[in-house]
Amino acid sequence: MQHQMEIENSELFQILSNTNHSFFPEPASSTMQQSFSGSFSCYPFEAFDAPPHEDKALAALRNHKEAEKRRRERINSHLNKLRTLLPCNSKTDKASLLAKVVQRVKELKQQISETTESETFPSETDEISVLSTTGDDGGGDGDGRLTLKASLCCEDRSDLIPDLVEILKSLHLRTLKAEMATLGGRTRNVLVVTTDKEHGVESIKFLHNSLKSLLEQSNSNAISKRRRVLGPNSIA
Amino acid sequence: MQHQMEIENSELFQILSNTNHSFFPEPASSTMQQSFSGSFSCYPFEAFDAPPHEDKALAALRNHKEAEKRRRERINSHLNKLRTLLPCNSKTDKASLLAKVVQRVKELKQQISETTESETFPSETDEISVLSTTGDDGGGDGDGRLTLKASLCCEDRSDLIPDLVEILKSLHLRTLKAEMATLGGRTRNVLVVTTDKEHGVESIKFLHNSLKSLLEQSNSNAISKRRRVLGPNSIA
DNA sequence: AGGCACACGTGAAAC
DNA sequence: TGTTTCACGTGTGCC
Repeated sequence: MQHQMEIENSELFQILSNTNHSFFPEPASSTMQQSFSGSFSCYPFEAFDAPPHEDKALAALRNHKEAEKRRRERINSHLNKLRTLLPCNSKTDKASLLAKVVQRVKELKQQISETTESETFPSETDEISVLSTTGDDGGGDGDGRLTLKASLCCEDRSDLIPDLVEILKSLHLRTLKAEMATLGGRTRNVLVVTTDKEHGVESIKFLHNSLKSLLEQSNSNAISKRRRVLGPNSIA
Repeated sequence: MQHQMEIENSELFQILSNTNHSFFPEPASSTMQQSFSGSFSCYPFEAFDAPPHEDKALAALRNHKEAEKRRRERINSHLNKLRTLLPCNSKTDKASLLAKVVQRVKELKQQISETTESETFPSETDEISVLSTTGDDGGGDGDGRLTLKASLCCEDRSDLIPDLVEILKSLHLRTLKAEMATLGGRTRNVLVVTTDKEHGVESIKFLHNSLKSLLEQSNSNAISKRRRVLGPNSIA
């Protein structure tokens, strides 16, 4: 703690020299919140010998002050840009804003991965799966909605697609992604959907049942009725 | 500016009272960067009458100091959380970090909308379109890759899908989304793909030509050869 | 009053 | 070397 005397001298020096007023012609209308305007005629150190290159030190201090102001403005401008990108007004706290940003980035990344990382290979067996891909690690935001990934693998019967669309519409499911691949006469459809605000969990069972009956209808009409096996991913 | 005298008095008061050292038993090893430890025996105002409830004011000051520290820690913790969510190490600047966050949020939102907001209605005419959906307004990040939205509308011939997949694979295009809808015996496929790091712009033409030959092959084999019109969106 | 949030200027450390 | 970034304590305005 040998530098405390330096600090003390520096602060006292600024008080004595009345920096902003006497030396630097800064705009007088600026927000000078911490400047001094009173006179110090009673101060005992009024006339003191000028240290060598004290103006250098003052200039450096002024540069430092302005650079710091620029840095603050840069950070705040980015913060304001973030305010426009998020559902939030301009009066939200800096900390709350950053919390919202963290949550939003997590949500977006999860949604991207849900709509992207589905590898679709039609298998030899008929399969239905409805998986709830809940973000389990960090967020726990839980705004009522749920993201489901439904997979349907069966004979290549493209006329089933309209029925599938009807199912989604009747369950009020919004389709984030619909992927379809055919291989050797078989097809796999992967649907990534978000549920309604309220009926999140029930949608899983309903969707699964609807897909099941769709698959049965498909097989009853299909030309080849060889394979009719439910895969291991299916939910009872 | 009638409050400047108050500020001056306040600061002088702290200098005189030597706050952190005399009154508050804070841990001596803490980072007391702006405290004073020198003696002020030469100061003319050494003995002054104690203001009423000055300890209250000092306690308030201490509360203020600690609250501000808590606020800083809250903000910095969110900032560090963001550091883990982005491709950046822990030594990136606060401002640069926020700039990256802004850019990333924009990218993610754009990617989401690209893979989501495609409305797929099969039309009566055969159509090919390959559109480059470049984020034109703010970012200009341009890391070489390009996001294309390819649309193919033709007779419902689901056996064309494998050829389509082959085309994408040969052009090194990564599929972000593949959407397919059928209506009245016709189908429309919308593919959202990202190009390779290098061959971004050429992929547009190549993809368009490949889809064109695919469509011609489809029509030459199709049962009904009624419609064979290229839509207005087609390139070259 | 009193808590909360912000901007400011400044010392210190890194490069 | 000076430039840049950070944490800190503080003044001030707004509930």
